[in-house]
Amino acid sequence: MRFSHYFAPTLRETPADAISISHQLMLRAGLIRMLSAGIYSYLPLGWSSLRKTMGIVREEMQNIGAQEFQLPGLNPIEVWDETGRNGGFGEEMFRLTDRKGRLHCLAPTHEEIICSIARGQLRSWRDLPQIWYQIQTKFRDEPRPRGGVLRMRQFIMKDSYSLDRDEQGLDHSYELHRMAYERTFKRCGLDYFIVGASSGLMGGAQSQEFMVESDSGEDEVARCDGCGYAANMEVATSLVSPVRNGDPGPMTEVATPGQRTVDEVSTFLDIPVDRLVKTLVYVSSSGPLMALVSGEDELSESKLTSIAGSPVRPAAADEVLEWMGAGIGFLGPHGDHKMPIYSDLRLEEGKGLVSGANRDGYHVTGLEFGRDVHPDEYVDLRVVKEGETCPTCGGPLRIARSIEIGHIFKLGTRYSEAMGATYLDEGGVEHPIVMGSYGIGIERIIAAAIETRADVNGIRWNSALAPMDAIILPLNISDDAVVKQADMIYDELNEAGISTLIDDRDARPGVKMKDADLIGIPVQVIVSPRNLSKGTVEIKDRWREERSYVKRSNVRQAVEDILDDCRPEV
RNA sequence: CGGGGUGUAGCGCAGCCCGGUAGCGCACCUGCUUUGGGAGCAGGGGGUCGCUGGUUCAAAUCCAGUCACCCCGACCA
Repeated sequence: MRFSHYFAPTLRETPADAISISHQLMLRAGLIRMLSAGIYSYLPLGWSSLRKTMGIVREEMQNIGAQEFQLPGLNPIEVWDETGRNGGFGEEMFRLTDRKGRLHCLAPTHEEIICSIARGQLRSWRDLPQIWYQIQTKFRDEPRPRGGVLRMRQFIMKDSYSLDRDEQGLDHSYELHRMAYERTFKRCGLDYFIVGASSGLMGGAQSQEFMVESDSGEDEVARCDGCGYAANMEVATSLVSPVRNGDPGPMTEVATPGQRTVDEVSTFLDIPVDRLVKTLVYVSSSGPLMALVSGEDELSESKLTSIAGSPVRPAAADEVLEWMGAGIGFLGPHGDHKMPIYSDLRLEEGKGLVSGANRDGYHVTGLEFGRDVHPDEYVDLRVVKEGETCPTCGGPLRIARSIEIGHIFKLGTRYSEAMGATYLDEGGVEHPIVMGSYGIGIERIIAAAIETRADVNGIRWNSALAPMDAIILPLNISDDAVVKQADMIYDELNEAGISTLIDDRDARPGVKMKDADLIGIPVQVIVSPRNLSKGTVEIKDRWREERSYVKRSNVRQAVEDILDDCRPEV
């Protein structure tokens, strides 16, 4: 490609709205332009890298025997009513009405469509297993798109679905995907790690996320550098000691007028926060419940959600008053309550503790678990904190933000049962197909690669994801000898299968070098009067930020060497 | 959905308090010079000041409403 006719609109200044590194650089290097919040156009450079990414994903999916589909993005809503996800997705699903008044949606994912095909076509155990996948644009009306392509309302996803006859089959399909994802992300050059994730409310048995650590990421994970333990904060645990007990004694009511928060009560009574008990009332789909954590801990709503088995919300002030007889800030777990009580594990042997008295303006001291408080269950309910002890090796945990680039999920039979996707076994008995679903965010691979490898001058692509392999910089196009030599190298590289951009613009050297660094193509071939007079061609390795000078006859080899050097190994 | 912020030329911004001519840098067009890290000189084009309404002789500026975008949080198969 000749730069003078190539559409790569670079920006000298950083657009004010872009905060994350990948967003800034994708705009500046001319990879993307925003149409609306969370909706982006991919320009030639951006699309080129996305195509290379999809190519890698596609190869690795084919390697595990997956078959490529292209499913409709426009779905009649009735399919989604069958699994209850028309309501389940709620506001996040784009809905539209056709000319006959029939409701449709733009598919945010494709479990339903897969089932609708499977139930009509897969009848026998002999038809299984199957792995079906596609690379397609998904639509989700995200409440808050952010970070450029990190969270979009329209984005490209590789989604695949495994169809098996039983759990053993699912385990195998899941394992195949885990391996395929590992190879895919290695080939993309990403320093990824795998975390156990919350299976959420999708009825899944097991789920793992593939993450790349980055400050621009949206997920928080707890990581141990010692043993490699990593878990999403939604489910992360640590080895923490039980709460320190206070002096044992009878439960006594004390006046604490106006003292509602842990800090206020702690100061007022001169008792450390770790001897206080937070009593929190939540509402699940089956009614109110009580959650107890130490005063120094934070309740994990995601952990509470999995224990409750449905989404939870904090009870409103008037609900609390009605159920507990006291206002928020003066609640305690002792006494009779008509709701289940879940207590964090740290409180199990607690003695001499402080909580609200269930009477406005009063707290109790001397609270003792097992004597005054009788939780229905002791479970892990707290949010892990930085520096706490790793549950597997005892080292310190670190909390880091990460970009989720992939997610693998054992679904089970939830969708196949709802939609009647069944098969007959050898004995003629009907069973629901056992499913898994697996996703990769294509744009997030690009964003993560940029985030983790950029420098102050711009992007640094590895050769797997680079939009092009090499860029030639004839530094002065009014010099015929420079132009002639640059053109010869251009032809030679292209003939060797090296995709090459030549910056034939009538621009000053600084402009070309700045743009080349910004765009981040791994090899720059610099042809200038200065180099010509020395009989050399200059090669800049953008990947390693190194320069070398080679004889004209060695240019192709030098370019290939650099490309090999920055090609990620599997 | 809660909190915070911003909308003035393609990009980055000033002007707004204190109402009266829309301005700066970069980018863009023409010409000449220049050519190793975003050139210089000269000339030139480009703006419904997010939108609607109100106050006023007069609104980018004051008031009300509304929309869009960004950030934090909630949410996120």
